[in-house]
Amino acid sequence: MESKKTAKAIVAKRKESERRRRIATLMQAAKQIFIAKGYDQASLREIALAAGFTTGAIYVYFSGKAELYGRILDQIMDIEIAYLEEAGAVEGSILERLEAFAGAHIRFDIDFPEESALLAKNLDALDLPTAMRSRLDGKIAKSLSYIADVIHEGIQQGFFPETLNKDEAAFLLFSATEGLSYTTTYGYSLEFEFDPLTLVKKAVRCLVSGMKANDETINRQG
Amino acid sequence: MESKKTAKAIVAKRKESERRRRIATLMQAAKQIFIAKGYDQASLREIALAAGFTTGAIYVYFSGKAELYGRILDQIMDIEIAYLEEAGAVEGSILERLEAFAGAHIRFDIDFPEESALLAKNLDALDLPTAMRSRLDGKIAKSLSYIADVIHEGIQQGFFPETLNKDEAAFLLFSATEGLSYTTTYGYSLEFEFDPLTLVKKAVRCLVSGMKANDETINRQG
Amino acid sequence: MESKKTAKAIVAKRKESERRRRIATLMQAAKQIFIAKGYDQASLREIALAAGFTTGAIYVYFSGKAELYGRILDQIMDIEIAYLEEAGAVEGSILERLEAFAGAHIRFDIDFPEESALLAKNLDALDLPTAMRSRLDGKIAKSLSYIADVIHEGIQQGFFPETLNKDEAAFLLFSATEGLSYTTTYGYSLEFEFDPLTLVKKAVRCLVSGMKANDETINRQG
Amino acid sequence: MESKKTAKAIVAKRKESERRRRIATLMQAAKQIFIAKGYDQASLREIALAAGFTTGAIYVYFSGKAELYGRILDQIMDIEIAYLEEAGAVEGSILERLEAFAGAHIRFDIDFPEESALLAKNLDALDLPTAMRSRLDGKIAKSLSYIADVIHEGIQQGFFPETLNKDEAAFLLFSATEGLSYTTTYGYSLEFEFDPLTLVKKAVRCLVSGMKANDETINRQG
DNA sequence: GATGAATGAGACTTCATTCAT
DNA sequence: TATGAATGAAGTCTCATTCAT
Repeated sequence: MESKKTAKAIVAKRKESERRRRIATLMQAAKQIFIAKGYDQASLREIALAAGFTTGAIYVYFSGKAELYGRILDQIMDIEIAYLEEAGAVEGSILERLEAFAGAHIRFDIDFPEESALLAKNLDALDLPTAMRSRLDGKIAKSLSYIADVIHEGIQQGFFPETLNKDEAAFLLFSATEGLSYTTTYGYSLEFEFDPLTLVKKAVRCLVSGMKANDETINRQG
Repeated sequence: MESKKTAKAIVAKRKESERRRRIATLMQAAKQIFIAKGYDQASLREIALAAGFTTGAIYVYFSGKAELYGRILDQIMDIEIAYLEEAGAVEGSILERLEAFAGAHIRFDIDFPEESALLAKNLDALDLPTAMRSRLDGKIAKSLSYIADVIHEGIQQGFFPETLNKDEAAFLLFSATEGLSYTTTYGYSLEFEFDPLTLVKKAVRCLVSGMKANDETINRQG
Repeated sequence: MESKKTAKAIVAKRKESERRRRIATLMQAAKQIFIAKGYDQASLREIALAAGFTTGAIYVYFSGKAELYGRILDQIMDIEIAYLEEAGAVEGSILERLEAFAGAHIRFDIDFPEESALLAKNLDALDLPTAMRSRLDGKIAKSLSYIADVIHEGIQQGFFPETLNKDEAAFLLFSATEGLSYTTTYGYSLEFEFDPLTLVKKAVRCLVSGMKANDETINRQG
Repeated sequence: MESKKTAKAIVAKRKESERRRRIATLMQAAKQIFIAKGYDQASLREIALAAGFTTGAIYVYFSGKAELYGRILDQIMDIEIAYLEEAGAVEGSILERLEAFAGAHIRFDIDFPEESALLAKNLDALDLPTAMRSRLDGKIAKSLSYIADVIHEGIQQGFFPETLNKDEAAFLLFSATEGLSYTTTYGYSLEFEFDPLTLVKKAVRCLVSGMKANDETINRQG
């Protein structure tokens, strides 16, 4: 009796692992094609063929085109979060730690430019299954929180003035980084060819320098 | 004899003005639908119907979907440029003038959030008529140049150190503004509800403060 | 009173001559485009523009696309008939006169290859106004009759045996000529580059030689 | 174990045969409609409906309208070639064998008048997939070669004078046949109702008689 | 589980023709 | 007479999705 159970379990396991491999294959192919053509212009048939399947097979593993895209985004966000968490492990001054986050943010965009572009897709247009949607929303929120935490610590340590609004400061740093990533990626800097990694550190230093200064600089009215 | 000529001219004028009105109607309707559904998901049929025409009528005024979108972008960029030029007329210190540009940039995004979103579309995917494409490219380049000019002046006046790289500094300011615009628009700040206008001025002040500082802050290696 | 009538008549005449000029312009442009793209692929807008008119103007002079095409065919057939009539004026032996017709037929195809191609269009698919259709049918019939008349004369003169079926013989000669025209035009002879004019004379001589022979050759059963 | 493999093979075979049947159905319907309306006027929707499919289904089996038409032409040419090859198997005198080819050519046009008309479509306007195009071109070339081969043999056997240009003679025979086919099909003979089969044999006999004669008839200058 | 044929809807685009001006 | 805007129908083609096998 038991041996039967075990045999069944082994078969189930193998099946499960094959399933995972096929999902991975499909997502891999889909990512390439979404990158090349965008969500709307990519066709499931093309994706299936590129993965060595037929169209129908996609529906065995995904509820449709939208979920397939969502799963890919999910995967990409995990990569980005990994970069941020690595940066979170850096020890050093508050400035250095902030630089680390901004650097990680940018490095992700440099290392995975195409994946990064995929993230720009407006999720609202996708009408994803609710579970998937909130899952993604959660991961987006997470990215922002890393920086806020360090600034909070900076205030407690006296590195930043107590008058500094922690969330606002985090948002500022995050936005500047995001902006550099965007302008760099979309070719605004083509004629100058700035190094985004250097640039973002300068931005952080400038911003932090301003934040450390007295109210005159950052907290006076409007 | 003369009355005939005049009559003809009047008719021609009326025709031309009606033509312009129809183009405006069509573009207005198209903008709404492009905003609501994005370029790919918007259909010309839907646009035409919304404007009170049939599909074919669109082709009387536009060469196709891409050109229609391009003309809308062109229009939107003109609005943005108007904001920037208004900011360019501001008199005051270098800092105030830079704040003015960043503020104008953000205000445009606040005043025209949907139009602003339309601008994010990657032009490469549009395969626009060449003339239209370069027209748009030119307007994009223009936006960046405003800030660079002021920084250049700032260096000449001694407001900024001579070691400051004018283009890099402009790029930094522009990017931070762009980033704030992006994060604000895409709801990253929903839970905090920052005022983007206040925020961008702080960002400019912080950055400028850093830029004015000595090499230690902005120009040391790496 | 009379001078008024005269003035009116002069104006009418000028109007009529302008009308004719415009029709000619339109037909000229239409012919070029029909030649270049074929009946179905040619668009009236294109034709009108090429002629310096707008689409609507075509309907002032023609009942529609089909009639426009028909009028062009009519014109072309007149050219072909002129060639045949010139050949009909040739004096000489029966053989020489038959050669003249076949030669004229071929020369028309050589001199007006594109017009000749236009004639190949199946009239049934055009659903022309009835009057126009029978007008064209009449001209087609006329072409065939020239040859038959000469053969008839040949029989009366004793050049051909009395047993020769005049219509059949004419049909044979006409068909062979038509066939040479077709194969020559459509590139079957590309690798050989025969001269169609020489060839058609040989064909006529061969056929006539056979027709002159006794019943064994041409009139035995089946 | 083996039964499984066999079952799979059987299923595959059935699928393949059904696929072929569906292609045949589609081509059959398409042929009818192309015959009735011509290439341009025939619509894929109409074809699909006539075959009991929806428009999209056509694209499962054909790359588009042009390829569908090309496949039909290919099929038709095979029929014509079969007729010619049957004629090629005839034993008898050179004259009889030439008569056989001409007869086969004409019989094909009589037996398949509509298919024959389809062949008249200018391939250049079709912009076919290259492979398909050269496939068709090859089959066209083949038709002409049959006759040339027999004439060549006739010269070697002394049936024709050595001064006879084999290619020219073949071209003449082929063209005359083609011409008869054309004039017969297009109703030039309506008022006489000649039997094309009888007629073409007469044409061949006449031409051959001329070709066998001395230079005076066929080979003198101009 | 996987296939792949088929659907049905809808996409963009073109056009002959009409008609108010 | 001539314009040119507009229609309405149609055309080819694509695609996400379903479903019998």
